[in-house]
Amino acid sequence: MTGNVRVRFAPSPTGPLHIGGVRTALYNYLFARKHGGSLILRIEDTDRSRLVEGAEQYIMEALDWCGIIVDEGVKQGGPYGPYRQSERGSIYNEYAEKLLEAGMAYIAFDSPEELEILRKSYEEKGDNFMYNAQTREGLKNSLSLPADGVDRLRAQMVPYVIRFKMPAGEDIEMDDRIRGRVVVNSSTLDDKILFKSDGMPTYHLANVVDDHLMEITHVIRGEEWLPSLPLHVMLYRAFGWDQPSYAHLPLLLKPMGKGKLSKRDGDKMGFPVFPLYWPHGEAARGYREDGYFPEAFVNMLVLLGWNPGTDKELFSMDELIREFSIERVNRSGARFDPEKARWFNHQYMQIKAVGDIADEYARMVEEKGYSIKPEDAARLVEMVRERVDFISELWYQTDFFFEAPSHYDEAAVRKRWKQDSPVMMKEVRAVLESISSFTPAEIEERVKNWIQERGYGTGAVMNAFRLLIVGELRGPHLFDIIAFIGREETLDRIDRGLEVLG
RNA sequence: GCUCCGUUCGUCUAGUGGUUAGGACGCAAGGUUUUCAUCCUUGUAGCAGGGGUUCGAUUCCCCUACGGAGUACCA
Repeated sequence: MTGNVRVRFAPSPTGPLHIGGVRTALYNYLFARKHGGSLILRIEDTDRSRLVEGAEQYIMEALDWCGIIVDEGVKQGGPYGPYRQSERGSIYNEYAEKLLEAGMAYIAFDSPEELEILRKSYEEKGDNFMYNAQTREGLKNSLSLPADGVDRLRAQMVPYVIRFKMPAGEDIEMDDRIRGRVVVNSSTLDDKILFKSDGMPTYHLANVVDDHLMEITHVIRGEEWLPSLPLHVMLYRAFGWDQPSYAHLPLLLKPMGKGKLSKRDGDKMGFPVFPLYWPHGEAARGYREDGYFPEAFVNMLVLLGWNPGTDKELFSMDELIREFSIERVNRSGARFDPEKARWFNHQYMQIKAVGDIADEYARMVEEKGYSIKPEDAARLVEMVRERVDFISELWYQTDFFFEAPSHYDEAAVRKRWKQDSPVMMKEVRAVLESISSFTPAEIEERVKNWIQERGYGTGAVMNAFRLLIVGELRGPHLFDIIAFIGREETLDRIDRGLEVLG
């Protein structure tokens, strides 16, 4: 890569950022870092009617949570600001004017209602209405109207838009880093609106102007933009600018059925489609609040549409930066698989530093009304982390360390509490009392020796014993449990169990 | 409808003009284990269809089917 790589993530603050958007941001970030370039966050808020309170903040917080570092943007500033399109109004005006002067754009007075009627009538004929070289002469615009007519309408403050004058019959050739060469004939395109009657530019104009002004070298965006790439290429040509390199990413599809991933799928199948919880309006759950580690979330996401060509599946952000390449991004859409997302979290549950998990675990324990020392929290986490996918599941794996059984699982009692169990438990109690050093290894040795001496079945002893300590047949190694809760508590639980179960 | 993009196990994917088409998730069966999990082993299942090109196509080309996106004074 030569020159200074500059990429941008340009979301519209119309709601919470979808995980597809997060992936786009991630690929941009990885590409920028890989090539020593910069990531710019530009807020595309030219549609004032769709603005949603809190969305911009959400976007920044989500990127932050994922570990995607923005170099220039609303929050961090930079030499190419402002980074909010709503604050760049005069800039777009100037460039629209240039196009007008050069005769590459024109003014159109047709109202949305008039166009709607036109579309309907075409549709009835089984046709498709397009505002283009074929139809523009018969419509209300500065190309068809006499000059004084245009001036009069403007003087009367009749609302108007500025449209791009798309030439006809021209093959537009484009290069995409992922899809290769794409050719589209300009006759299939229409005269897109560049400037709306409310004085705001549309995406197309603002996007091209900003990418140029901000010296964006690579545009990495979703596939939904591929159909408008010809327009953007034509705009660059109209302005006489060099165009950036383009890469259109495949879409994220729903786990089952047709279509792209939507919030509904998540609600229906019980998984989030957003990185963070969204509290406004119709609330939506998020990966962060659902207990996913950001590392796992990012790891899961990056592999939806990209892979390094090896069997390696677990990557730190640094490794991703090193190994990422836009050329290895797939061309086809990827179905999102919530099961695999869980699996990734399980993997990170095993490889993360104990301390990181223990801190959160300790908070959870305290919320349950118990106090725990940091080293004990770490000890318990080590003991049971392999059994869970999420930190939130840790409590169910350790509750019996804090609470003696309040009842004994019926099925387990039926299965494991036999005629001879009381005798065995009284004997094991005595063995425990005689142990000088109450450590897991010491307890295990003494108990197992005793089992052997008496010729008991290991299963018969251990399951009955577990029943008295845990109340159910679950949990990590029993000797680890009783060593942790201590001799006194262990003997108490045995006594209580014997009392209840007889 | 029209334009564009795409199509390897159920899912994410690797891969090559000649391979036993590889891995992961899931699922299944064994094994380890004092329970439940974890873990380990094995298994399961795929080149959308039809034409070409070729000595030979999953791989290259065309067509069809299917999927996706776009077709707004939304981005």
